[in-house]
Amino acid sequence: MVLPVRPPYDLCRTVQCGQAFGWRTDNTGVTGVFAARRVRLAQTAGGILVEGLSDERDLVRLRHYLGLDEPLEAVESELMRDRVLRRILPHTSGIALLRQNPWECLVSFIISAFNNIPKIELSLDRLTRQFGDGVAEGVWSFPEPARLAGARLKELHRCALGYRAPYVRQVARLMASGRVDLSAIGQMPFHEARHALQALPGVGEKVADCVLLFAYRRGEAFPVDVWVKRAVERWYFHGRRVTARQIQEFARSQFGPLAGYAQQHLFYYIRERGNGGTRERAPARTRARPQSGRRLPR
DNA sequence: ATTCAGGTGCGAG
DNA sequence: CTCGCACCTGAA
Repeated sequence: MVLPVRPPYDLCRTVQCGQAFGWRTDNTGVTGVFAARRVRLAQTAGGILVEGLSDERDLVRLRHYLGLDEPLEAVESELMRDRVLRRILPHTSGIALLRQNPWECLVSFIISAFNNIPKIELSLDRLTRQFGDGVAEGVWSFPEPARLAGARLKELHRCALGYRAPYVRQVARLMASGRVDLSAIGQMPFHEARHALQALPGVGEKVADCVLLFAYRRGEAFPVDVWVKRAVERWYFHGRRVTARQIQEFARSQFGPLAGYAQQHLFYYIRERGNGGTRERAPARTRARPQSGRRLPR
């Protein structure tokens, strides 16, 4: 089965740019679990080749999840008006925003706090095997809130969650008891939803923004992690240290509803380049100035 | 052995 | 309200 795509959509970049932890890539494509199936995806000239999914409804869901209908060309042409992104985009073009399951996304990013990517993947994998339902040979669904709510802390610690274990269980209990409703949060206005998410244990500004962006697809969200902070300081603030608050304000005024896309390109680029931690210059040879770039329209 | 990693919750000024 | 600090734990 093939799902049609329009350029500049890039499957590998989309699933590798850090918004989801469940996909594994190799030479031939990406594999992961979707709709309780082990699926394999590969991007070809004709579109996204899908193996492992037969139900038409699941294919529609996959299409939706992958963001295949986004007007990426228009988005990127807007982003090209920014002096920094104009240099970066040739290396990052095609990143789409996924529409992940909010619960899985929330747990994933609670676990991501002060952690590293291999261990985040390890924890999520163990969590899924320990508490998810075996839906096929070697395939587990992501555990439901009720399942994690009833877990022993000791069991959770076996997933190498460390000090995040109680956060995960507390959040699971809030969901399982109905005290918090993620779909209701998804209906709220941006700042209200953000506030509701931040009220959860283990969820601060950054994790809340990740859920808003990667699950609810709120384009205004601009998650500021250490990498994005570094990128923005280096390329938009002449290398000066600024607070996360200042970065948020900058992103909102500079990118408006496309802030989330901008974040993805900055994040992907500074990490892809490797040693983003050192004093490497701006992409290519121009140095961006905060005031000189034209603002993107709201 | 020591260090580092996609933040958050706390207490103190 | 801003600022500094501790923090589970696997991997290099």
